[in-house]
Amino acid sequence: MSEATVSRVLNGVGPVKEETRRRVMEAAKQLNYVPNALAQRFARQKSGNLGVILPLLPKVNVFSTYYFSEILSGIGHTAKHSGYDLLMLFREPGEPREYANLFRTQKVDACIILGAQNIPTDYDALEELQLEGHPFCLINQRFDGKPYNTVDADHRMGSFDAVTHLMQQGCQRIWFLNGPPVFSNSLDRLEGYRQALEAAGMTFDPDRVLAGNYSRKSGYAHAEAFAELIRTGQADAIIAANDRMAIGLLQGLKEKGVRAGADYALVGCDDSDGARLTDPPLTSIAVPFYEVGSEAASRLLGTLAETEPPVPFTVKLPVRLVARASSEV
Amino acid sequence: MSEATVSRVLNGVGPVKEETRRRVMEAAKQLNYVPNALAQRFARQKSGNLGVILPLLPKVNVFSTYYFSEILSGIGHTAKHSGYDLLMLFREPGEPREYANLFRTQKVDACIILGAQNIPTDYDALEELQLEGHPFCLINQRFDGKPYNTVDADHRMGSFDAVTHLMQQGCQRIWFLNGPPVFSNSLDRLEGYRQALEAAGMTFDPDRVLAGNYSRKSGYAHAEAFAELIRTGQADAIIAANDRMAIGLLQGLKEKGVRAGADYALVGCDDSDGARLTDPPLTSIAVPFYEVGSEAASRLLGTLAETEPPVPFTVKLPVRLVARASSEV
DNA sequence: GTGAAAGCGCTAACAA
DNA sequence: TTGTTAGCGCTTTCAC
Repeated sequence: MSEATVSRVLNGVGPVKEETRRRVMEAAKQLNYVPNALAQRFARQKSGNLGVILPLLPKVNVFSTYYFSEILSGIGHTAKHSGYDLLMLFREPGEPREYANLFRTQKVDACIILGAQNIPTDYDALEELQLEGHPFCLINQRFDGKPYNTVDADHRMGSFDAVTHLMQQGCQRIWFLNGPPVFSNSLDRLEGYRQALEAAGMTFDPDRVLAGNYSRKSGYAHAEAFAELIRTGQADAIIAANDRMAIGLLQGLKEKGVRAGADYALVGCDDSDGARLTDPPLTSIAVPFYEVGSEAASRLLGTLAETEPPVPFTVKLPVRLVARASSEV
Repeated sequence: MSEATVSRVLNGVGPVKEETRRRVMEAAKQLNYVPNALAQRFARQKSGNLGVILPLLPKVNVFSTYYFSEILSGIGHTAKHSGYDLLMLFREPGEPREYANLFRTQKVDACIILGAQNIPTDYDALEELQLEGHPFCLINQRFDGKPYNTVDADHRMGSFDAVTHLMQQGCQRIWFLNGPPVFSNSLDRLEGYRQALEAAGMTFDPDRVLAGNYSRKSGYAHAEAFAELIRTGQADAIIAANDRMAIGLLQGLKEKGVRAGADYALVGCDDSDGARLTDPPLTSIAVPFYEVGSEAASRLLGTLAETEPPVPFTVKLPVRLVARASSEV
């Protein structure tokens, strides 16, 4: 029995007589044989790896652990059932982004990029990937006018719903605490806020937009000034672009005796674990992170299976407002 | 210039004339050449991968996201600086644990195992690895009498400190809410609790040990009964074997008007993000998860570099009590 | 339906 | 110090 036949049987390709097939399988079992993946991949010129590029989270920063593990689980589950292994590629702060090399060295067949920002370093690296025709997909970040594969949630709609919800609760002066504009999430969320106000016949006031950096601390830092705005009747509600800032703000205001769900209404974004832990519990926009991850993986790996040149995809998954006590009046 | 010389230069091995070296490097830069990692690894018969085996967390269960991402970051950072890539291997519930095949197929050179339990399926898989001499390391789980490489935190000491702290606060009737005994963490924490009581001349009462499963829900489920114990003076403090159970219990008791840090003292374990979010904030035992991960990776990869047969290691990192309002009386 | 043989791009032993 | 060459274990064309 030849090497080639064994290969055919084990890979289920080509014509094989049933009898032969049986004998090979039996022998394999007998000998406890498993094919050497390294050799296999080398011969096929396919790494069998899906790369996941993400910032190293030293003691948790911009990225919340919730966001991170949900997305990763979604990717992992899908990759596994598509026969791909997951290669984690941590990118550290000052480091050059040699994403294209991952493909040139054949470490990955495709990759998913988390935490990309709209800055030249990131943009250039993506542009290089695109030019060389490497399959990749962004999660939670889009680049205007660029046809990069992207899977995102509908953050614009999330903010829109948050404003609508607050107005239904009777709020009139709704503020917005945003994250940095290098993340398209921030822009989308702000846009939804603006649209909802205008749809309700109110005017969008840029002075009511505060700047944070998605950390709890940056939310906390706005507490003092915002307390004053509430006391003087200039604000009765605020939407924070993520839960961490919302929670920081909530805690800071509480220390000043200003209570969410009573003295003002508060809405966060992400519906992370933490939203259920605060007092009062935090109203938030639930984002299907697990699905974002699995959708990105399945779409991307899908393109690898096709023969025709793949068409770029842009997926936007729906979000959902989860009302809790922090947004009551 | 021959293939071999180029290989020598690029890998920095063997004698090479400086002039040659320079010319090769220059040409490589010129041609934008990067070595094919797949071929390299195949020729070397080394995958260059550190495997991380962990349970798939479908919507977050036993594993907290905090625990997960801290450990993973620690592993990732170290692996990266040792020149290894991280291969994530998600294990799904019913699935057979064919860990040894990862080595036979040469997908990994070594692996770190998270979330192992003291049950036959897990034990058998580890025993197989050990017999075949594959390098692996357990995180946060030990098997009595087995010389498996392990990196853990000193959970026994953590509970010991928690009890001591509560007694200093004047607590007399301290209960313990434990996790399942299939995790050595649970046993260690219970042991520390027992030892601290006895060291203080008090008797260990097994009836004061409640059973949970590390979920918030399981903490919440004990609230009703525990409220009664507090009211009747049978309990004035409780230690939960992780923060999630502590938080569930805290929330359940709060709904019944029984306040942590006032009506009873509460201590959790892990010092996760959530400990800072509850009201009152949760006193907890901080575990250096990031360091646990990086220590595991560096020890394990260290053994690969040695020539002599490696000596098994067992590392126990210190924990630290972080006092917050929940443990006041 | 099966076998023979070339080759995937490197490394490493050996020769020069 | 450098070149030659034989693999590494599989897949895949091409004969038969």
